[in-house]
Amino acid sequence: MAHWLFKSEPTTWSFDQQIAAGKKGTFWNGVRNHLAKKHLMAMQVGDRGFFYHSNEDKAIVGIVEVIKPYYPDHTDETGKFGMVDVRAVKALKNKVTLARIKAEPRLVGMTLVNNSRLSVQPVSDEEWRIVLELAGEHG
DNA sequence: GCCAACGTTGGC
DNA sequence: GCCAACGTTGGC
Repeated sequence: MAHWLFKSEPTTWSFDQQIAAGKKGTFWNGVRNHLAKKHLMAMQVGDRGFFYHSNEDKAIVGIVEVIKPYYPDHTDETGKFGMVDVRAVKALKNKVTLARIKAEPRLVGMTLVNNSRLSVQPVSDEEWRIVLELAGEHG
């Protein structure tokens, strides 16, 4: 099963709002980047991803699960981009800040560190495990 | 608020 | 098809 990282500005869409959306989840729209689109298209129902707050928080705060695979984004007039549906799984015990990730030698290869502007990123199994460990989770 | 990184656009 | 100009994102 693949792992991902979803980036959101908490002022636009926060993990608290994601939790409030409940088990039904919500669509993850607004992606207008071809590489991010490629990642969205590769997602399968059941895949899990980190929920990252950019700008204000700069930290991974929770885990979400893909509950509906790629379908067209009705808010995109060009018709080129799509989205998936995700639901909140849980908040991390301890959020993992960007500073902490950058300070972790085993995570220097993370896309978050190297291409912070990409809004949907793949996360390797090892990176997933290490971040969970930093979050005080058992995985 | 600044600026680097990146993607997109448009003139040639 | 190249590349300069511009807009956006996001860390600092």
